Amino acid sequence: MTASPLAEQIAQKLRRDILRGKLAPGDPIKERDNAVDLGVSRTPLREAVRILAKEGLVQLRPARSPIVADPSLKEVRDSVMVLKALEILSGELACREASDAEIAEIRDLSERHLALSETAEGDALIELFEIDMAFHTAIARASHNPALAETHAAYLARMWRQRYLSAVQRRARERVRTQHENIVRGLETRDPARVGAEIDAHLSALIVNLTRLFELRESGRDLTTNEKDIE
Amino acid sequence: MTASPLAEQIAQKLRRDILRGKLAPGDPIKERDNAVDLGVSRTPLREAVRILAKEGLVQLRPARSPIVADPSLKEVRDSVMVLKALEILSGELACREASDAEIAEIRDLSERHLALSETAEGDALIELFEIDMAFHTAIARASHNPALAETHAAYLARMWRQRYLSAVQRRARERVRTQHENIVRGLETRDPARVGAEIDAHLSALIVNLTRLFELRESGRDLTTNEKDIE
DNA sequence: CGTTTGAATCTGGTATACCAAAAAATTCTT
DNA sequence: AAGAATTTTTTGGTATACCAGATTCAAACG
Repeated sequence: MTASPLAEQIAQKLRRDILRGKLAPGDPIKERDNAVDLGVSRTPLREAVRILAKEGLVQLRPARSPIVADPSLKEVRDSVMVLKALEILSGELACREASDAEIAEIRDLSERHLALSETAEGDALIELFEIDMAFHTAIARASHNPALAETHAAYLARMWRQRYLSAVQRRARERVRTQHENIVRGLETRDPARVGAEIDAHLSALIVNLTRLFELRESGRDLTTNEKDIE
Repeated sequence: MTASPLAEQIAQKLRRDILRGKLAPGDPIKERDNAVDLGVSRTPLREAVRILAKEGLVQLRPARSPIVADPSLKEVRDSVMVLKALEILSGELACREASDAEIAEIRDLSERHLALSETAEGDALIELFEIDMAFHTAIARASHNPALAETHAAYLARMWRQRYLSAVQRRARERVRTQHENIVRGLETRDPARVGAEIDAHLSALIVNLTRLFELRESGRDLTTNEKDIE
């Protein structure tokens, strides 16, 4: 018995396809076609789709093919607001609960991010981004509140694509570096108020940046490669 | 096509069974047995179990029957902490975003809860409790942040049983009534700080109460095994 | 030529049968 | 009698077949 890795495996594959843009927002995910494509039956694929739906990456529609989610600006902002609340709580708890080793690990991630941030280009951007995500994930875990860490991870996953588009920008990278550093300092001094404030600033800036990105997309060309449904 | 009500329906039934204690924490949920019991096939039952697993009501174990979750005190407290953060954010946003009609609906729920709270006994307790849950859910929805409302609902569901055991107590019912009233007042005056503080107090009290319940259970006999109804 | 209606087709939902892995029980060995 | 190995049973995972609702496209009618 395999504890159903297949469904999780398929979900992982679809996830990556979505995040890297191979599956564009709005694209349908027909469980029949995809099933034969991947050489598996509908049953596990079906489960995979449900998993992604729970994560918010695909939308289930009654009596229609599920489609890759194409969140509106409002939806993204809504999500970031929740993420902000979760992450502030994480940071505050981490000040109390985290071990020195955990904080050191967070600092390490921050420094690796810093080192890569200045030079990264092309495929290395994905690595840069993954370190960024790992940084935030590490803080959530340092809260020693598994439920919180899990929910936080779910929100992070949900916004992978949007955050990726944002994080890749040169201009944003500069800001992110100093803000991460500030957060780490707050953790090292075990100052919940400061950590909370820094995280607040960090994610508020993210909202601003994402808003700008959306406006860019509206006006100029479509970054997502599929036009077919933008109003 | 029915948009898969069956799985949701089964999930709902199992949820209620768990809440009422008919299915005790630690009980296995064998997909074969339950399927024939309910007269449905394993497929939708399987989906139902996954739904409950996502909600945290049952635990999936590789190569073993899923079992009804039996969260430790720490896990419950962790969850309530997250719930508190989510609900405070909901309340604050609701002050800005909610329509007067929505706030009126929340008041209505509060008053129905109040009316039932004094007399309810036996099966009516479940109704009382459902109104309680509806009250909190309505606040989350009034934030006009669907992602927030959804995550909030998930956490509420996850702690159904614990909250039920707490809410049913006579002593707690008194406190809940006045705290709900305070929250409603804060919403009606559109005072985010007050709403946040009241919700904070409300859920902090819940933590205290749940802690007490756990200690009771530890010392005395075990409430969880199958006496299907509490006083 | 436009509208309407009905049938073909595509969708996901459900039931069932089969398979592999892991526990549990039994038996064989020492 | 105790332990180990094997067989039996129980579990969930997967594939497949069938069903019902929804969409859509085309033909027939106005």
